[in-house]
Amino acid sequence: MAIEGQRAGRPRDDRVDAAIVAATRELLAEVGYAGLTMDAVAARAGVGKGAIYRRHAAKAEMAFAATVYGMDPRTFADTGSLLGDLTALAEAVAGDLGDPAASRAIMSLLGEIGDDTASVAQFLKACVEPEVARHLEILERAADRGELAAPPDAELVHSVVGGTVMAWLLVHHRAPDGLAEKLARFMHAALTGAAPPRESDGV
Amino acid sequence: MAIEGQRAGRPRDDRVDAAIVAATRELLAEVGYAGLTMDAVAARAGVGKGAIYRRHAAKAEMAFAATVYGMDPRTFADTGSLLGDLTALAEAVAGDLGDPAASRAIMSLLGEIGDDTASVAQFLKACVEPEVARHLEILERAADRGELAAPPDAELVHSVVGGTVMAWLLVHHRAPDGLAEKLARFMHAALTGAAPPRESDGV
DNA sequence: TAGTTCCGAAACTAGTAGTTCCGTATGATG
DNA sequence: CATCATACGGAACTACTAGTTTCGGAACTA
Repeated sequence: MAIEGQRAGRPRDDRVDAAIVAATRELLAEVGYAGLTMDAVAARAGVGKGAIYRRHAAKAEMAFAATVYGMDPRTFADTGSLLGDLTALAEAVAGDLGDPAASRAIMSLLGEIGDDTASVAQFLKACVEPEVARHLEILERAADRGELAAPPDAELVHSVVGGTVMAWLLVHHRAPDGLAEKLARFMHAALTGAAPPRESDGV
Repeated sequence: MAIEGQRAGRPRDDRVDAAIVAATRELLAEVGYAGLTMDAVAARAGVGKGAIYRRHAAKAEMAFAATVYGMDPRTFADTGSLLGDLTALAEAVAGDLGDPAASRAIMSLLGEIGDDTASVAQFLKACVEPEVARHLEILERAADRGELAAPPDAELVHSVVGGTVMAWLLVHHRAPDGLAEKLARFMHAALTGAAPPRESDGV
């Protein structure tokens, strides 16, 4: 058995992993999820299909992994104000989802993963939980500052931020420019019950 | 050519349209979009595949049409307050999307329709525009009452409501119960810059 | 050296979207 | 009534794709 995590035989080539992820991302951007084929990914990556299926059980999981890959759970610097933190958060989310290919892939996957418990659990663990934790940090910082009366439901806040960005981009097909600030001001008003400073006009 | 809209030859049977829609909805609920097959729809509906393709150019369009079918643009009674109107609105949206099959189908379709201009235009015209109009009515009523200072961006409000419900159900897999009230109170605070009446705790 | 796992490549299976044709049914037109 | 155009269910058919298996060979461990 050798050392933990070190199996006998030839070890996997990290470059193969990277090539698969890169090819999947490129093709998702070019042809979308429905147009994505395993043969095309293998050809673009210069690997055999066996190498792909050794790593990913199915097309959806591969696309999911390629999309999620590298979405590291950044921590946000304390900007000193709730509005500043919210703006940074909204900009990060809009940046992640601003690429139409990424948001389209996530939509397709959310629709198709369905009740497959393993995938859902993986998705929640890998993506959602760290994000909610980030939201919670920001909210708790604001509560410590006295900007918030009571700690709100972090999952609701997360749903509002992510869902709004998704709908803005994919339902209304509006440009992401300016969305982060609008959304941050909206969130700030909702959370503090007070209009944010600067700009007297509406949302 | 005869009368406008009336072609020569045997006219289409409305019952076939209805059977296709019904079969598609049932199967979407049972097996999801990815598991949906044209042969199964044809068999369940008791029609030939030709009859389906005479009406719908592709599987995605068929599923889309079946999902959207019958989503009439209700008008909401004036409850007398912004919070009441928002609650009614959120309950309606949560009700529409509360069926996991419906929301999953919409997610898949949004992901796959992509840049197909015809489908996007149809979707915007049939679903999104009437909904945004409803939102605008509610917001204008509130402005007339003096509850709102300036009319906010109706498309942003629409994105927040629909996107939040979607994320709540499909990302977090939380039950729709209680979501409408939470969301309405959140929206109310964001729009008016004041905490809604009743219940002193946070969002 | 022996055993295990990896690699690219190719052949293969199984299943689905979408098309085409058949014989028949149905309604409009003359 | 006769004709024409289209719709109908059904079945056969094409083209394509997900996923599996197999191959000779390479890389690593023990």
